[in-house]
This record gives sequence, C-alpha cells and structure tokens, in this order.
Amino acid sequence: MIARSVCRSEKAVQVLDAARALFVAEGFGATNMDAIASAAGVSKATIYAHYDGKESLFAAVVERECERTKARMAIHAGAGAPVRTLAAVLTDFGHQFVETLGDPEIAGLARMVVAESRRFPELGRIYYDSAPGRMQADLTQRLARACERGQMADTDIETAAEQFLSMLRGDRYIRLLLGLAPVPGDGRRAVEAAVATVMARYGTPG
Amino acid sequence: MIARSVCRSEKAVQVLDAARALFVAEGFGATNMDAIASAAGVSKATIYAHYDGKESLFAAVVERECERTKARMAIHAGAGAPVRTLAAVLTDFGHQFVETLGDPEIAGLARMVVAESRRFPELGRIYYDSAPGRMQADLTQRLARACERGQMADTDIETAAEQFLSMLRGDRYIRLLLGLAPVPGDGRRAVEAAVATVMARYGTPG
DNA sequence: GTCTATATTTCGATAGAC
DNA sequence: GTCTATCGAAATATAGAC
Repeated sequence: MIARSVCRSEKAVQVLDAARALFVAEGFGATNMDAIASAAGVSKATIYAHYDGKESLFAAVVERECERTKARMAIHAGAGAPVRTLAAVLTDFGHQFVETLGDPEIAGLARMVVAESRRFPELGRIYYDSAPGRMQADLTQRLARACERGQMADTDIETAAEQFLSMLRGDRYIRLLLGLAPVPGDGRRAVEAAVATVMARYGTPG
Repeated sequence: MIARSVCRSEKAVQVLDAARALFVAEGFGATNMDAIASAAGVSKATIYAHYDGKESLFAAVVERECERTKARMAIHAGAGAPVRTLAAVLTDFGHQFVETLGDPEIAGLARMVVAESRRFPELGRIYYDSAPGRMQADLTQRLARACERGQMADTDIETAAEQFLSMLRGDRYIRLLLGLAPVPGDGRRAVEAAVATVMARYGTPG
C-alpha cells in the first residue's frame, strides 16, 4: 500500500505543513485560509486546487498527523538481556511513554482533536485508534508475554494495562490538554510510582 | 460573598442558558450570536446590553458552569458506620466520581474548556481548580484521615490520590473527550479494579 | 498549476426608535 | 431595557489571466 503523502505535490505538502502549525496553534475556528496561504508561501487558489475546502484540509492534516503519531509512539523493546524483569519492562515502557506525552507535537495533536471532535466526529475515532488505543494494545501484548513467563499473576491484563497507562498520564495529561504549565520532574516520579503500584498488585512474589 | 448569578436579570440568565447549550454542543467558533439570541428568545441587542461581546459571554458561561460543577462534584461521605474501612471509603468515592464523569453536563464542560483553552488560557486554570484539582485535594484529605487511623501505609498520599483518580478516569475519560460512545458497565468494573489496586499498594495488612 | 483580484456570505457589533 | 434593521469587517471560495 502506498501512502497518500507520496502522491502529494511539493506545494500540497507545504500547505499541509503550514496548516498543521496554524491549526495546532490557533484551532480550527481561529485559523483562516489567508493565513495558511501566507504561511505556506502560496496563494489561496493553490490551496483550493489541492483540497476541497477548509474542513477537508483540516481532515487531511489530522489524518497525516495520526499516521506520524503511530510511528513516533512506537515503544522500543529494551536492548538488555533477552529475558528482563517485569519491573524493568514497565519502567522502560513508562519512561518512553511519558516522554512521548510531553512532546509538543503529540500533545498539540491531542488538544486539537479533542477541540474539534464535535465538528469532526470521525476524526476522534481515527485519533483514538492511532494513539491511545494503540498504546493499550501494545502494552497488553507485552503483559501477555510477561504472563507466559510467570512474571505476573494471571489476571485481567487488559485492566492492568489500562491502569498503568492511566497512572502514567495522571494529572499531567489533563494539564497538558488545558494548556497549563507542566510540573518539572513530575514525569519521572510518576513512572516510578506507577511501576511500584502495578508490581504490588500484579507482580508475582518470585 | 454574593454570587454574581443572583445579580443577573431574567433575560440575562436566559441568554446564559442558551449560550451554554450552544457552546457545549457546537463549540465557540461554530456558534454565532444570532443563534444564541434566537435560542434565548431575545434580540441580539439585548445580549450586548448584558455582555460585552461573544468572548465575554463565553467566559461568563464557563465561569458559571465551573461554579455549578464544584457543587455537583461534591462527594458525600458515606452515611455508614462512623469509622469505615479504607476500601469502603474508596469504593464509595469511586462510584460517585465515575458517575459524575459520565454526566453529560460535566463531560460537556470539560470538552468545551479543553477545546477553547488556547483562546482563553485563564479559563483552563479556572476549570482545573474547580474540577480536577478540587477532586485531588478532596481525596488527599480523606486519605490523610485514613492514614491517621492507621488504615494506610504512611506514604505519599498525594501520589496515591492521583493514581486512584487516574485509574478511575482510565480510558473512559479520553473517550469522553473525543466524543466516542462509552462502554456500558465499564465504570463499575473500573472502580472495583482501582480499589483493589490501591489497597494492594497502600493498604495496611491489618 | 499557480497567481491576482474579486465575488459572496456570514457574523459580530451597533444605531435609533420605543 | 428591548426591539428591528443595518453596517462593516472578515473570511470562504472562485473567476480569469498566464
């Protein structure tokens, strides 16, 4: 399957980049097509030659960002010993996840999609499947493998994954969505605390 | 201190009610003053007689909703025995909290504030202090009392409170913000699981 | 495909009568 | 305070030349 981005001309990509920056910074309603054209270095007519209109352009921006996010959110397995402790797996995963959450591009996309999910309901679903749903699926799979190794009590791993991800998000996620300043150093502390709690509840004594 | 709402005339309240419904349903950008006037049964000029403009009206709506939310989010202590187990306190708190989250008015406010927090940064702070921050403070206080009774290990109760609240929100909260359909029965399950996890980590053996 | 210039609509805000 | 009627700006979208 060929990604649609490859099919886009150079100017079309410039438009998409400029639109992304403005939509993320100002929101859909507060961004106008003149500003996008100006930022992209093209005329408005050129935008309309490539996209059906403002709403269509917005959808294209979100869909491309979701594809990018999938790639950026890929959590890499640690390069340590072939078999690692559950705590090590969770800690590694947690730090990567929290760092990703703090990324302005990732956070900006989340805010933008939440902001406009009333006007574009289908984009909410696309985003959910690309980011939160994907992390949930990824972590659940890792926990399943830990179960097979006897590192976890044989419980509801879906719930365990959701709880761990939720604790990693914590208050930080809400504050991010609201545009409030992050508490420095908060992320690392949250990872350690979340790992400790998951281990206390789901870890095997051995 | 006298609440500002008491000072508002009847028409001003009609406007506020109509504006709330439309802003929540359509967002700030997609709502126009004609629609608000029409829904409120007044003329546009009347709106401008009571509010400085669209942005000012929006701020008034959010501020009033935050005040209402404070009242609706008040979690009532259980009317059971004078001294209750930690698990009972958490379960009671959790069910009330999850039910509140599912309330369309509460959820609608959250979506609306997140959506417009770029344009109105100060409203993000007001909302945070009224709702998530308030719940965090409330629960922390309850945990402090549980500590004094020896029902909890003497650990970081701020973190314990944040973890519990985060697990209660879980995926539900994100789905809510994105306008996705809730999973039925999901809330009750989440409460039980969150209580079990907190007890495993922070509960005293006794 | 791309540009300049313009058409057309929508919408926030106001003037003036009562 | 409230209404009807309207102004004027802003913004989406398009026409027509190159």
